[in-house]
Amino acid sequence: MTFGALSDRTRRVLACLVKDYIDSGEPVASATLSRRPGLGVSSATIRNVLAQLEDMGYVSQPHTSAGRVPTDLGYRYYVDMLLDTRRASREISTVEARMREQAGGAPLFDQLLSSASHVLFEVSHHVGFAIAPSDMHAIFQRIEFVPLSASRVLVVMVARGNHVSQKVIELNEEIAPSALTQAANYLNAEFAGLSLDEVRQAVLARLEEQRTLYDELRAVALMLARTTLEGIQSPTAVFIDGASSLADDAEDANGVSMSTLRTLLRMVEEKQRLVRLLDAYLDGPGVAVVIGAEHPDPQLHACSLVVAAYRDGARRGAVGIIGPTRMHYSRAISVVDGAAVAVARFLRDQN
Amino acid sequence: MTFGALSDRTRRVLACLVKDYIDSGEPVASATLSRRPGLGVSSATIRNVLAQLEDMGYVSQPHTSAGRVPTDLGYRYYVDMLLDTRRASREISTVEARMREQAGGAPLFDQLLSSASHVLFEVSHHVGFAIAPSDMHAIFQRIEFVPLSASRVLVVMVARGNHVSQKVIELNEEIAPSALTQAANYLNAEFAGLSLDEVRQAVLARLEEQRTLYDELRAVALMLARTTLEGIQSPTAVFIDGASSLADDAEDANGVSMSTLRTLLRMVEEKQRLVRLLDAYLDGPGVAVVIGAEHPDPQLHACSLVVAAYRDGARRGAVGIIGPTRMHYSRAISVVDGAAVAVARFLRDQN
DNA sequence: GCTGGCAGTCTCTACACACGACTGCTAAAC
DNA sequence: GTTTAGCAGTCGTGTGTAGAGACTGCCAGC
Repeated sequence: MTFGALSDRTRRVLACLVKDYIDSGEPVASATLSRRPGLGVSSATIRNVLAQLEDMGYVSQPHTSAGRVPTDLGYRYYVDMLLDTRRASREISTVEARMREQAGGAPLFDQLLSSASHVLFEVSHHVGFAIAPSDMHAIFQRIEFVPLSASRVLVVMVARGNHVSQKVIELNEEIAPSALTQAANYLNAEFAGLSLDEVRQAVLARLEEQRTLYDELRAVALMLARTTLEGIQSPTAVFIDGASSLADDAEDANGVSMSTLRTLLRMVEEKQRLVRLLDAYLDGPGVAVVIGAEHPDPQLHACSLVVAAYRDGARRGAVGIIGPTRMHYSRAISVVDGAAVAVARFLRDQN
Repeated sequence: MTFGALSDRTRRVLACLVKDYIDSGEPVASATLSRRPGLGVSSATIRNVLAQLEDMGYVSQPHTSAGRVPTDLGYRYYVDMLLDTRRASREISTVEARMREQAGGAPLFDQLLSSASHVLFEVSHHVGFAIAPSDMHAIFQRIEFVPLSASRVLVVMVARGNHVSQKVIELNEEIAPSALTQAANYLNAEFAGLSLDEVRQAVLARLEEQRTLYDELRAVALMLARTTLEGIQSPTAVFIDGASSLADDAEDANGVSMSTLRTLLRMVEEKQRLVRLLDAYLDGPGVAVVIGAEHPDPQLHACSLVVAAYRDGARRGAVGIIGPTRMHYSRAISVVDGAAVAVARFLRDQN
């Protein structure tokens, strides 16, 4: 853990080994490293360095007569080096251009995130994902009630950022279409610009008052609003693309076994698992990288996660990719960083 | 092929073999079959029968000293027998109950299909899917315009069956919010109950008239309607669930190789490929089964498809499952049949 | 402190062999 | 004519052995 203890040459050897291994997928031999320009020493010297690195836990040997492979700690060291030096180089332009191509100029919120996950997949060739911020902090813009039948109403709610959500609600009593329109007008006039959370609190407060003070129209409107807001926050919207890349990862058996593949495919299905997985990593600024055994879940010990939060006013969502621990971190980091910036820009431009 | 040529005993042997193989996954030996109750003959007799069946192409041997495995033709014979006899036994009740649990009593159209694909996955343990009918025949119910900015409008269109679709459109000229409301009122009053296709034709026709006859309000409304309907039919909505089951299929290597797995995962991503794949099979009534090499695409020769169309008025969509050729066809058929009926019922109840 | 060289270790492939699982065939029984 | 028992034949699987190849670790020398 004392990174500073490594000499300059040792660090260069490690970086070279990690790069080579990421490119080739084969254990890297001392002779291979000595042939590389940059560290002009013999293979015997490299062997001494590698033995040191192995003692410190940065590399390991699959078996006695094999080359070295980076451990998770080795990757960690390499990634931390990247995060220090590469801070400047973002791939915003590429990513943003591709997203614009995918989603058009004025995408719905869902389309925006969907295209972000798709572009992340396309450029990284790993599973890409994009997670929406919690709905409760979305800024209420407008609500519409569409009568479906005497006892059913379709609610369409629009929040800032072209964020549309729908819901069918069942009524206890019949409400005339004209009353629904009036209710919508009332709610739109009263609450536009507040966060959904604030709207809910305001609605509940007014319903309390309403008990004494009688006003048919407002009572109906507030009741409808309460029902609408009831289930709104529960599942966070998640967009994932590129599950097919997992087949590739499993094929060249990057340590990605069938059971890891299954775990990841399950996560693609039960998207809320991904949300829970990410909860811990969304606080910090910039890009976070979680490597192999750093995951709490043992099933993910063969995978790495590269994730960045994006901000939309007070709200935070995330974009990122998931792949085998042997991934092109430098590219992954700049791409994910770029995607986070691009998503934030899109949202700013919409508002 | 001349199915009738098979004697009664030969047919029973084939059916037994297919069932055994589906259950065990191992090539079935003549001795195993002779031990089974039902066909009380010795293994030598079975061997003669199997040799016949092999000549006719219904079964094959992985190698000389192995038992027999059904060929695609063997599965085909078995499935045709099932489709004849099992016509009555539907699993509507189970499937419908699970869907209700999943989707609630008044689901949005998307929720309905999503839960159908999910339930199909859960009960079959294979990839489940549900495909929406083409939007052009949906029955227009209501349209709303939500002003986002001076030059952008969010369109929310509701069709029968709780089918909501949204779109952001960019305007060339500014339109006042009150004009938008009036435009919506006009369109709702004028076109409710027509199919989207009919609405589009009517809109275009009126725009023609409009050139001579001047009416600001109607011109704006029709223009908005035209823009809204432009892109509406393009991608058919597709819901797929259970990709993780593919990992299981590939693991016990049911002939489902890594490359087949990749093909299927790609299809889960590019859902429109599934739509194209199904195009050919949606005409007939009841359940269609496509087995292994019957697929035009060689990549799917290790897979079977069980699919049933459902009707919603004049519209047709489909539900089904995809799995390895070695699947429990009898269960698959009744489940898919049940899901198709359940979806149709839901839609009928909504209208 | 670096390097060349050499012995040691481990994997991988090929090959041979024995075992086990079925079949196909034939001759006898029904 | 049909069914059956028995037996020879075939082929995949698992095990053991040998040799080649790939690296490393260590040591002696520069």
